[in-house]
Amino acid sequence: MQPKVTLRDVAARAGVHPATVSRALSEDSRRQVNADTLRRILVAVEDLGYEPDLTARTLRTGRTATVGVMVPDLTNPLFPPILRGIEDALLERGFTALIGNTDNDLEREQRVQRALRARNVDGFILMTTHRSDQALAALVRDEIPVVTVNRVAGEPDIPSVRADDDAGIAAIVDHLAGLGHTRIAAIAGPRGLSTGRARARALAAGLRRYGLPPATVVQARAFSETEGSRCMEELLESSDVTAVVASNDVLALGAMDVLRQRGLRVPDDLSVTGFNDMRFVDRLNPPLTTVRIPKHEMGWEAARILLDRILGKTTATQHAVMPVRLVVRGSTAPPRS
Amino acid sequence: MQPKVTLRDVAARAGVHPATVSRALSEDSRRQVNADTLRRILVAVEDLGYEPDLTARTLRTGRTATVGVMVPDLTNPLFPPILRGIEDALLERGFTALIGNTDNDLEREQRVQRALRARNVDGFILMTTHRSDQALAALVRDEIPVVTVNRVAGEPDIPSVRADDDAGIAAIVDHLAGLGHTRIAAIAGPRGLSTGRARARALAAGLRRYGLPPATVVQARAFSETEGSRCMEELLESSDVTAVVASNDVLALGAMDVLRQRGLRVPDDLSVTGFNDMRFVDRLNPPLTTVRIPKHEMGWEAARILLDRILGKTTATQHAVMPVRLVVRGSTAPPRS
DNA sequence: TTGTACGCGTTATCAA
DNA sequence: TTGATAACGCGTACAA
Repeated sequence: MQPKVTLRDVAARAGVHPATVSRALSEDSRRQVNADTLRRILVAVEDLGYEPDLTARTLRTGRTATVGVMVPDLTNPLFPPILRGIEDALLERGFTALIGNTDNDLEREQRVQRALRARNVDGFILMTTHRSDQALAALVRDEIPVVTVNRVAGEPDIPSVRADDDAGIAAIVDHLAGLGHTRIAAIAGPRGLSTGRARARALAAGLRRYGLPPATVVQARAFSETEGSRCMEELLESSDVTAVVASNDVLALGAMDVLRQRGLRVPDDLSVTGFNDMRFVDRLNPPLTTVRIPKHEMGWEAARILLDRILGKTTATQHAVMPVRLVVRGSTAPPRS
Repeated sequence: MQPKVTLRDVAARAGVHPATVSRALSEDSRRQVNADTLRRILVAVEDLGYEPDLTARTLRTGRTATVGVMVPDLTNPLFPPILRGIEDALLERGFTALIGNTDNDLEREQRVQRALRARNVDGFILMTTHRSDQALAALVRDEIPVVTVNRVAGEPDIPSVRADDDAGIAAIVDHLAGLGHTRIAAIAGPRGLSTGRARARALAAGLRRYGLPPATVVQARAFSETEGSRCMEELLESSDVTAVVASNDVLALGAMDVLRQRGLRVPDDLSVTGFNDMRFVDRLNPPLTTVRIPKHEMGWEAARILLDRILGKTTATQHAVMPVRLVVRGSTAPPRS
């Protein structure tokens, strides 16, 4: 590794004191420095290819310009677009993301959080909030800025970004009711996760609005394909419905697997809907009717809110509810009479 | 934020000098410290809940226990499983990954690399090596450890991890030839990327082995669906083939889009193959015949090689070629006579 | 407007 | 075996 160019080197070349260089390079204090020396310094910086050492700066300021992002599982296609949104917003302001997967495992979640905190991240974006969350509590206690995405924390005063689940579910109900479905079942998300609960409640409300009987609800233990399959099997045994509303796309995939195995056709025998509009669900067999959530924008918004807090631009607790849109594809159709 | 517990606090409580605490806590120098004082120190650490500050350690040692990972685009399903492999290997040794998306854009790639280097990452894992790569060259020049994944650099002395492209393509040729295909076309990857070239060459070799005519090859400009579509359209105009070998799954998806639009059926009218076995391609319409590469293991292996270098366990340049497996699904069938 | 001096928390070197 | 001291690169009160 080349001997690193430091503030001192720049100072020497520009013929000034290191402190002056430091001032010249900081947005706030730049106006304190003479226009002429400023120019000399910038030239020296350019010549030497100086890059400030963020580690040293951190030690001095306590800021790392780095945020920790905790995500359940990167291989779930829901999350990468959100992460891109986060990264894009951060990069604009010179920040970077440290990403940690938790696998929805408490022990791993703690390990990851410690690893990130030891690196002095300036704040956290959590996509993994369980409803009662020790990891979150620890952050709040230590007054580390936090924003949750797609998971509302139990504590109301934690900033959050989420999709408009109610509107999305309502749109699904409108769609299914409009097609003539009356016996509708649901595969709900895990109890512990707020997304699951919110969507289940919205469904109940929607059905009531149409005067339809309450949905048969089966509870998934995780947002996984195997759980989707298990729930679908349970549904097939216990009830006789014409449409299944899955709490997310992955669950819908699992459900459709089972239907295919049983020789039931979607949407002829049964309509199925998802939620999130993950990449490639438009290419499934059949293409999935689902609700699109603005993933990139959600990540962007979360990062923006977090940055506002970190940079002290606001102390208000912001909650963002992002608009959604029903995307009708081939997995829904009128029920067979 | 609570006043942070430092080495000094521990030293004071244990009644020793900070330097002694430092020694007691470092694996290497622990044996230099008296068993009794060691015990006192560990108790103090426990009582105070001391966690070493990695930033300060970095300033002193130059090590961050953090590696930079540059990936073209996280939303491409090929990459998340590789990242998981990387993260799992890193976490075991207390390392963390800083991930940056480059969008295959040179300017952004430089911005990201600067952001990561300013944070003193100990090494890089690159999934974005173009064949002549300035970004890579800069790292090599500065003697920063680098490992490339899925992209072999021009420089032979850069450690790399890649899938066995030759074996994968050979398996595809065997499969197609076995089905009776003789007129085979290829959608090749971008010229600039080694993956594209290697797979194109392997295909040529495979066809020769069977005494088949060389493939009509159309070159994609990127590994994107739109490029896959464009190439497929070009193929349909210029030649009359019964099978199309796409250089990766995403290109295959784009190709199948076009075929569907034109009313051509896969595999009845045309067989299509992909490469990588991305998540969910088994659920497409039709399910894609492709080559599975061990993504998690590739990430794991890359991190292991990088850590060996960073920790000075070896100076040998390691190249890992990972085994692949043909996965036959519904997108391939015998040609219509 | 610029220079001086100090400290952020840690580790490495040297002396005791 | 332990303590003292300096240094890593930077930012910032304070003095000039």
